[in-house]
Amino acid sequence: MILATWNVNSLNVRLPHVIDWLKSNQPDVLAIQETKLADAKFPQSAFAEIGYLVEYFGEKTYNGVATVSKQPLLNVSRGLAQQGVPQQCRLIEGEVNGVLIMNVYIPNGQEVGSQKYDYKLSWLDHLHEHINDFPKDKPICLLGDFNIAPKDDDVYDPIETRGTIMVSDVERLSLERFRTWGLADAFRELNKEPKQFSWWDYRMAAFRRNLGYRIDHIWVTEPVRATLKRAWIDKAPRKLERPSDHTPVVIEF
DNA sequence: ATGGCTTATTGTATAAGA
Repeated sequence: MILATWNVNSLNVRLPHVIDWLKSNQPDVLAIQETKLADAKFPQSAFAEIGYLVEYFGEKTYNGVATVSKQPLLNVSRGLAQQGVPQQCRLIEGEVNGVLIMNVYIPNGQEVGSQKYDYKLSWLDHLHEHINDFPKDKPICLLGDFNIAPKDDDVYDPIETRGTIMVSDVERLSLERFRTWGLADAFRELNKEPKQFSWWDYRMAAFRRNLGYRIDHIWVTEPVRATLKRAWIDKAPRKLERPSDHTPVVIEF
């Protein structure tokens, strides 16, 4: 199976890039984040025309996730239960070929110590509780925009960015709980070299200067990890005209 | 220096992203 994740930063704007990428790469599954589209406006037919099915969970302006697949996504579930907090469209999951595909758009958090930062940590707590409900020997792929660079090797300058959003110790410790539970960072299983990024700021010519972060991930349980064949970051879409600031991360197993 | 782009909005400045 080939699985990919890509934060497209508006599916409305990026639809041609996404369709071209699917046609060229033919993944079994593509998890999309930041569609920024209400479900009523989702361009389902564009995917159907190239032989793909898609399940989505979106809202106007912000957030929104969609899972594109060749085979139907089964037992689809949308959203993450959070008491007393309005739902944001950040999770859609379902099974393909017996593999649970958990597509997440983890909150950005804006700034360490802010209300949005607290929301990010709370959302991670709920996600951890959610994944705890599953057996660890089940094939699971938790993939999406995690908005956390797990290690210093995953950021362009660990000194300059130390303690800031996506890099702070508290965020990293929260993420490490998923590893402790039984998920492996599939990209890092097969690629040890530092400074392999999935996101570059639009500003400061960050892509040209490779001032990036590796914040888009595919974390997998042992049955998937044991059969991993390849894992890579496809930087080609980031070089297109009017690109998303994120680029696809892909695994084959 | 918290900017620098990009996207979306009952827009024409503001919010948010990361």
